[in-house]
Amino acid sequence: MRSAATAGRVREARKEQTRARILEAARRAFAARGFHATLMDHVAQQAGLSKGALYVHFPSKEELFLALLDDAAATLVDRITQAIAGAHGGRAKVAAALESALDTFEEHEDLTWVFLVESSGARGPVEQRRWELRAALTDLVRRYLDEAVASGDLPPQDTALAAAVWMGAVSEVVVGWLRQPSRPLRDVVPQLTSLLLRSVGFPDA
Amino acid sequence: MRSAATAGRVREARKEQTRARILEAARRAFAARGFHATLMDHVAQQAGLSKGALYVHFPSKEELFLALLDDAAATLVDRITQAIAGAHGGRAKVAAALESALDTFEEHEDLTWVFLVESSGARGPVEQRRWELRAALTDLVRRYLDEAVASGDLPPQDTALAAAVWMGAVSEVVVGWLRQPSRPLRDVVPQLTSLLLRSVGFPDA
Amino acid sequence: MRSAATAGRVREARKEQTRARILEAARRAFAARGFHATLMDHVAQQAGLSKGALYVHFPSKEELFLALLDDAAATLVDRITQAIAGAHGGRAKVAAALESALDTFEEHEDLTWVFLVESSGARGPVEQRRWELRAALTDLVRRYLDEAVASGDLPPQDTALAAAVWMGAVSEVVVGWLRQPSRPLRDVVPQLTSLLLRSVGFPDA
Amino acid sequence: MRSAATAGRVREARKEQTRARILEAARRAFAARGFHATLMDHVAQQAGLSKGALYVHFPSKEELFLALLDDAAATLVDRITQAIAGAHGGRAKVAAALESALDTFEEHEDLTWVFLVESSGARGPVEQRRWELRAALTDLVRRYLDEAVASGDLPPQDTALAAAVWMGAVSEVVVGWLRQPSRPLRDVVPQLTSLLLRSVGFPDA
DNA sequence: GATGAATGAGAATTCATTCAT
DNA sequence: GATGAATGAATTCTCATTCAT
Repeated sequence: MRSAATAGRVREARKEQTRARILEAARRAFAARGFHATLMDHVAQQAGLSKGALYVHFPSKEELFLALLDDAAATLVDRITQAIAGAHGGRAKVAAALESALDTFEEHEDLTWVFLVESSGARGPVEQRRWELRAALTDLVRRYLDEAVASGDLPPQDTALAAAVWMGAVSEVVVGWLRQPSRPLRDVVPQLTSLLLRSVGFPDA
Repeated sequence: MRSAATAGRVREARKEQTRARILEAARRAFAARGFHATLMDHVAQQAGLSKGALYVHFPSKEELFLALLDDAAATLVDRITQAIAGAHGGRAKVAAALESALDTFEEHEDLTWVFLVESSGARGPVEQRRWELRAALTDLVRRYLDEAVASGDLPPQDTALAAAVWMGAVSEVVVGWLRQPSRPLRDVVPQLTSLLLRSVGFPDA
Repeated sequence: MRSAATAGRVREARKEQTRARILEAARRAFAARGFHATLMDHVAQQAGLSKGALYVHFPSKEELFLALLDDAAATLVDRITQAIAGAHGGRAKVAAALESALDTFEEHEDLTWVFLVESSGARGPVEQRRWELRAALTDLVRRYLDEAVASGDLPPQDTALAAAVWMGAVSEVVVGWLRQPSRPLRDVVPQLTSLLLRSVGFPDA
Repeated sequence: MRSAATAGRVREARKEQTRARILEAARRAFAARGFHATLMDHVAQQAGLSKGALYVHFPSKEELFLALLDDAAATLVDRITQAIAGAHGGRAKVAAALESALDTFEEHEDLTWVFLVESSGARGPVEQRRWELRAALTDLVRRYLDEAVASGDLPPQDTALAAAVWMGAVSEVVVGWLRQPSRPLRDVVPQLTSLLLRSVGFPDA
């Protein structure tokens, strides 16, 4: 006979599993059809669960989408942070960041679509959160630029503006690729890196 | 006694007026609440017309939004094209283009919101069109960059990529300003211009 | 200078013409798409007039349809009455009636469709009228059967029932032909006549 | 503790019950007001359910009506087929068929109205189906007539035409009774039987 | 009389969410 | 926890009819 505590742990693990399954299904569903066109029915079907089960784990369609968004942002920030940590020197760090970002976008098309493109009407809490997460990412970039300025690798400048430019540039390129995948996204890394580095005044390689 | 032809012309003019009134109302409504949250009721009320009248002039909510989108794009392209024509020299043309774009965005907040932010679910024909219009604008930029490359003002490069970078950068900055208007958008023009020019290899002023 | 009376007569004639034009257009439109699926717009277009003009001549869509129905019934009754008047002898009269009815249906497919098939929801005033007209036609048949009984050509019987049977039989055959025109309707006249005559006890030819 | 399978079966049974309840409500509603004048609201109210529930069981108003139509036709065909099987001899079979048909019509006024009278605009899929079902019933009659001809009980003739005549005749009589119920429908059976038998050349009883 | 833009009361259908089992 | 039938408020689009010109 298992102890109550063990049973509780088992139950919790199973719950977590179901939650992950739903999230996974939601990712596919939302990426495939967009927020509005995706019905809770679609997510449920994709997850192999009933609609009711969705509501056991998430209080609403919106919250489900929000959780997805947070996931996407966290994944992205993790990857980029690690990439930067692994690189040495200002220029290398920037290049690593870009490369890891584009790699992540390329590997996780679904999340990318959700994070960069999908919308639920540009005014609701969902779009608000999406913008905040995007702003957080932009701020991450800004901090590295600030460091580079502090270390003298970069001339003093409006790093917030520069970070926004970088964010917008990357987003545009990625979305363009999502809409019309031609060559692998990786292949534009060198040129995009050059462009962005030049934009902030890094002397060319 | 007015002739039948005159009466016809008068009626036609009035019809055109109503159409414009609806478009105007739609602009406000969509900008305020987004595509999905905006009801035809809202547009009708905003226009001071009945819902039915909307359908006399536009076959569907979607077509109405599309008309709005086309309007926004046409306005923008016109303005930018004129600005560029009025400037002399590669660098000046670029600066003029940017300035006129940002000016237009600043003056027509509603249209800007509709054009750059608003979405109707990223998969439908609306988003498709929005992306096409955006691509057309990007292409306009690319052509000027090509000219600059041809004239030797700019080193040879992937101008399509550069144009996408510019488009994304401007969009990001404008959207950030829309979400949190701080200083006038115009004020960032010089720095944004520098950044973008540097990105393509224009020697700094 | 024309007298007022003349002018009045001219105007009246023109009005009558327009009314006929509308009726003609309505006949085609209703026969083609049915009562509900036919829009006043369709009738107007078919008539080459504006929707408003329709309402000058008919107070409502329903009244327009009713007028059509009355037309169809009147045409039919006229034709049949004349045909009967031109034939001599009980059996010949019946045969002439049937033949003229089927001829009329065949020649005026539109009116036939409107009269025998088209419906506007089986409960409204339109269906009521359609049934009354049909009942009137049935009654016409009954009167001739009564005559035949009175003259001893036919055994005494429930002529109202017999008339209903005839009406239903003819209607069914005609509608079947309308839905799937194969051989000319005329060709079934001899056999149908035999069947119906036999049904009331006429000795076969 | 009920097993999941048992619970499933229970739920399924309940679902079937609801479906039947809706069909029943629809029968009344459509018979009372006709297809177009009947709103889904009416059916829902009649069924004591929400409008949404209707759409859980039937995809559209049209499909609901179609299901009703199929029901009516199946009931009718069953009844007639059984009645014929239970009778012996050509004449008796015909009489039994007619009697059972009229009985069924009399007992199920609602379905009869729906099957013989109600229309949804004579052009749509609904009318198409109604005509097909009617044609199937006519064909059933034709087959028995063919048998009678084959067995020598009836002279050779166009049995398809005769079947149509019978169908139309019965329909007309029934509809007349529906519109103005006087004496019980059963009472006309003997005379109607005589008429129809005579029409195909059966010697009178 | 004719026109056709405008009206407005519908009507069908949708879908996130709930809850009895 | 899971199920899925039921809910019901929401929403787009329709179309007979009106009326200022």
